[in-house]
Amino acid sequence: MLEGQYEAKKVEDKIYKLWEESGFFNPDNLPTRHKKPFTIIMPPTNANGNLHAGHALVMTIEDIMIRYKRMEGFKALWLPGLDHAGFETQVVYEKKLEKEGRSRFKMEGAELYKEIWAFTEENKTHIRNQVKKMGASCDWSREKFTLDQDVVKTVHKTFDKLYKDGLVYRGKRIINWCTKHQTSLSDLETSDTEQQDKFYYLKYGPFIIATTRPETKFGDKYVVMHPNDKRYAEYKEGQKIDLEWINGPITATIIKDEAMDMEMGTGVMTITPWHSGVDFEISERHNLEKEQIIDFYGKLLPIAGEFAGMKILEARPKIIEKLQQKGLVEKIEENYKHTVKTCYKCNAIIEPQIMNQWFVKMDPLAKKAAQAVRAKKITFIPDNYRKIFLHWMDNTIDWNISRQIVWGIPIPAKICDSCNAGFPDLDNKVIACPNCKKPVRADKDTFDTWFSSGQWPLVALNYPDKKDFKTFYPTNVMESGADLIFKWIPRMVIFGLYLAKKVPFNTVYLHGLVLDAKGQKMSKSKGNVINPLDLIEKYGTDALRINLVVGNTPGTSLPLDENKIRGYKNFANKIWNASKFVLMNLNDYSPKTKVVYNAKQKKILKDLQKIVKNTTKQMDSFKFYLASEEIYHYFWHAFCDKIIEEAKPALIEGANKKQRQATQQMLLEVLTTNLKLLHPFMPFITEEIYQQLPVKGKKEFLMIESWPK
RNA sequence: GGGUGAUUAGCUCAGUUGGUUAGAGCGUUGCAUUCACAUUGCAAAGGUCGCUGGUUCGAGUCCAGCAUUACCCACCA
Repeated sequence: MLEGQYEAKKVEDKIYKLWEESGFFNPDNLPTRHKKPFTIIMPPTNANGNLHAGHALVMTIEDIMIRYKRMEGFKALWLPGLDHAGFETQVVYEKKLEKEGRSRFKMEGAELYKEIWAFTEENKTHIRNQVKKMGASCDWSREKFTLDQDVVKTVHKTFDKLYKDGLVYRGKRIINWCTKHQTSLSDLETSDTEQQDKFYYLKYGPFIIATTRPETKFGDKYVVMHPNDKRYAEYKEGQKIDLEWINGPITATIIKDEAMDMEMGTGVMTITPWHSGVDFEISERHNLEKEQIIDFYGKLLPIAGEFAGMKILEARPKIIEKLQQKGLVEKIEENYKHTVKTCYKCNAIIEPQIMNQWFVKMDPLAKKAAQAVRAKKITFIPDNYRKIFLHWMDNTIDWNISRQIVWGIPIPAKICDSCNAGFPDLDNKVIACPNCKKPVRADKDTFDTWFSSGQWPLVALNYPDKKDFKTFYPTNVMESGADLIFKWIPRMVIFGLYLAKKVPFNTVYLHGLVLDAKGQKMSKSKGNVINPLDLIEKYGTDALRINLVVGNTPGTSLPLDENKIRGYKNFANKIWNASKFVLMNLNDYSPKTKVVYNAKQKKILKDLQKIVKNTTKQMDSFKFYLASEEIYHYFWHAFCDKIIEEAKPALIEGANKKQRQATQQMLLEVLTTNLKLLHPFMPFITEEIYQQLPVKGKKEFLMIESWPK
């Protein structure tokens, strides 16, 4: 019997354990009616911390889809996983080391790797428990980690295949270098920060050039202007000009390039190809010499003469002082506003550097991804993300996949320092460079984490092994945060098409951010982070889950309001009490009794059919926000407020027996159907109640009941 | 500079192909209560649907422009 108020804590862990023991999370164990596969691969959770509110939303939405499809009779697989999350995790661990007064730069790579491995193992245990707390009905027997041996093996093979197909190359290109973390970063791993600096106008021979970074100017021997700039028409491409510069006389060469903006500054600039993206491109176009001025720790190299060895910011005023003494400073503009690229993790200013790195040639791969999307092989929810995807795929730049960190999948390659060649060597056999015959060394770098997570749907299903892959690939839905529309989603499409020749999923469902009650982004620095486990503790998982769904349209961010969650806790209690009432009146009920419904009862059941039909339609079109709201409303304001209230007279002592039986049957029918409809959203309470109902043809679990028709 | 959204009740948001008096949750106010539930019930207040114009018999919904706002991308000598 149900008693008192609903107490989530007494129910949730117990029910989850029962489900887990049933084995039904594993589609192979589902009853025979479950034939057609339905698959969601869980986005791999970063194994470097705890679940946050965003994860709670992921778990809720995906579990709703899976439970719904499972009840509909699909062979439902929801495959959980964890990501080593390369740089992200290493940064988290480095912060931990810093707190302990240690540094990764004083550690052996292997030692650091071992420590981070232990760290992620510990996190994995916590994360699993937290995912279970959310009620996630995922198949733990298939859990994957992006550093599992078979994953590493597949990722290595992909690298090799890309190389052989000419889609991976080792290039000496300009990259984003973080001087703190000592690694290169992709463009997506940098952010823009606005800051105010002094803007120096310097006399460069007959020209005035403006710069915020005089410390890069030591090697500047090319002066660039627009070919159509009339002010400088007298100067010809390739013309040499002798002039006095920071550390003595130099010879500058005139370059004309259309990348110049005539409106900006004086319309003339000198270039530093080693430390600026734009300058690098100009120098590539004109085949100019490039020289490194700043080392990887942000210190000036010997080319800086007396300033060599100084840190940039220390050297800057001293350089200006010297230039002033030489009369080469025209003017200094204070408080010049501009933006600089910074490391998205430590906010250190990115120092562009030219380095030998591995790159993926994106254009041919992206074209195929765009083609598949244009051919409607993938549906985006909400639809406008399709445009964003295509825009991204139509404007790609080559992807730097090497990182100078230990935490990640090692790049299985050999490097020749003599001729700068690099080539895959999966079996670790090559000892001499095939180009110049000189000895080679093993590449110490690791892959960008997106290189492996980009292959996630494949490796999660043990590709190229056929068993699961054949049954569950392509998967049905990829559900993910909207911010991953260009970081992750395209890479999965690209690798899916490249390796398996099929898109990895047919639908992409994107959810927005979970914000605090005031609509602010949650962040540790603001101190407004809400821990989902605290909410579960206070209100129960079911209340949290339905709160995350009702009224939350895909792609839109959602403020997390505790008042609202409290409302859904009340709803859980309402479900509990209504069920308690129905059960209280079923003591003389038998499912075998034949009953005849009166007109009113027939109408109630007919109305219920409408609700079922509508809800199903909304579930099928991924409108969980509407489906949940409709059931909520029906349960509370139709079932409780009207149907139960109006049924009371027929249940009291001394009422007509036939009428009582028909009323019992009707109430039970409506209640059971409601529990089924509610189950994907509020799995715990509905399962607990279902277990106690005298339902005709009852299944072992509500979880595997049939979705009402 | 480019892109994508948003703008509807005090707050957070729905409103499906244009069709009577525009909805929900939370909040607010009043009343009720030995009844499954006070974690309740009943009732109420509250919106010229950002602005301007257009299409239409009819516009919150479609089109154009504007304003405000959020996020994303690029550039910044």
